[in-house]
Amino acid sequence: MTNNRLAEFDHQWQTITRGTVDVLPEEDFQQKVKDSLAGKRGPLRIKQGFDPTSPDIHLGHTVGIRKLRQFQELGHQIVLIVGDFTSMVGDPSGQSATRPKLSYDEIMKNAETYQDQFFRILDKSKTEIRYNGEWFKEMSFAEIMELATKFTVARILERDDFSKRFKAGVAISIHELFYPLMQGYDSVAMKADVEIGGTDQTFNLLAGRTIQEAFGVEAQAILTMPILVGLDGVKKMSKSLGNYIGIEESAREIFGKSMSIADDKIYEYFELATDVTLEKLEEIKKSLSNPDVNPMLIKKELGEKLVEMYHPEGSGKAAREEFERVFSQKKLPDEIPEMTVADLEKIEIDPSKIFLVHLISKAKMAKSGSEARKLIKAGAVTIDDDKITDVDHEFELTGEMILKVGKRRFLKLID
RNA sequence: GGUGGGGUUCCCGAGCGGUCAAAGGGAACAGACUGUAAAUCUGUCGGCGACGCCUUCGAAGGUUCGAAUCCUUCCCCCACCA
Repeated sequence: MTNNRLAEFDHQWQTITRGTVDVLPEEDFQQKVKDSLAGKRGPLRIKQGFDPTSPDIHLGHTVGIRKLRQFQELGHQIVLIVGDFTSMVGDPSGQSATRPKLSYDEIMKNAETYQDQFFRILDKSKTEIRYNGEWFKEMSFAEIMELATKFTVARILERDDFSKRFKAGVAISIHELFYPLMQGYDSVAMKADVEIGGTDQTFNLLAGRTIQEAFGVEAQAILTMPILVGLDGVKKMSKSLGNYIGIEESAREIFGKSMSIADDKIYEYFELATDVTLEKLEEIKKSLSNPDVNPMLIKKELGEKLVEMYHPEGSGKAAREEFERVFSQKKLPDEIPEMTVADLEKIEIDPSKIFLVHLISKAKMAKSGSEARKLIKAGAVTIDDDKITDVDHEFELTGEMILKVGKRRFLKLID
């Protein structure tokens, strides 16, 4: 190897391994990179699969996607597998129970929104997207059985979540056991050189190696990324737990949600969800351990960074100012949803005699009338800064009125 | 296939003929305090223009003045046996 190429290898390897948990098997992986650099093989095919079980990509997903982006910048080929077929199985990873199955239509709808969101981070022209239904739909039963011979029950039961469920006597359906096999087969079909995933995917990724070898394909190297904890600071970030920040969310939402991150998770978010430099990370670590620095300030910085990753430059600062105005100074936000007399009539509310409970529920500021009543009783509702606690409250719309429900739901009524 | 246990509101889990919209905990949501952090305290936690009414306790029937609670059938889960 020439010095030049050696330097290039070091650079690549450093980039590849930054922020990862496991890189396995390391020597194999390094060899692949070296061979690729030496022109003995093409760019590496880096695979990651996504099951479109919800329409939004959140920061948890971006940990892997941003790693893919780095590979892309190093000149490698990204292969995204949209698990239209595997979604129907539902990966039981980390789940204590069988997942509910989604309909094919729902999955395909989600898959579409996924694509757009991927390309907010990845370079579209250098990305191959494949749906795994492409090969699974065509499989005969004989082929499925053939696939099933490549793995044993004992090995499947090594997987932590399966063995726990098994011991605890929680149902495991046969089809769930197939999930690792299917994911592995994706790697066969795609001839993946590397597959990346969260640490909860380690088993599946390794299974991929076994399956590939069984089908006479070179085994992939695997690379795992840390799991980003959700806003609750405890569980994995996920849509179904509602503890996520979606990348399509408004600047205001992203900033606001960032502010609710637990203090001891601030560093983690900087490390896993932003692109700040290593030096900056060190600085943050120091500030966080300095008792004289209010962690809130660092969190605000995090919020700005996160907003700017998915919104135009300057929007982070704007979101911060807006936040400070609304929550610290309790002033009104910049933009408040508005309703005119015509809008009110549309939702069957008479502007001359507005029944507050109906307004709140019909304007979707609460799930139901009962919910609206509860909020009123709890003292969460104000009209023009006057707290209303009478559940029978009625009023007439005159001029402009500001209705506030809880801390963050505002509505401007216009006569 | 047999025997026994079980399926309760978002989750866990009590209830085992009326006082049950269903104990307790968790989650969540609001209020106070704050930094939309944590901790703490308080309240709410099926729906309805509501001191009443309607719909819920795996599903469908039945017994009863009255059922989450009893009976029948069915579906599902678990344990042991085969």
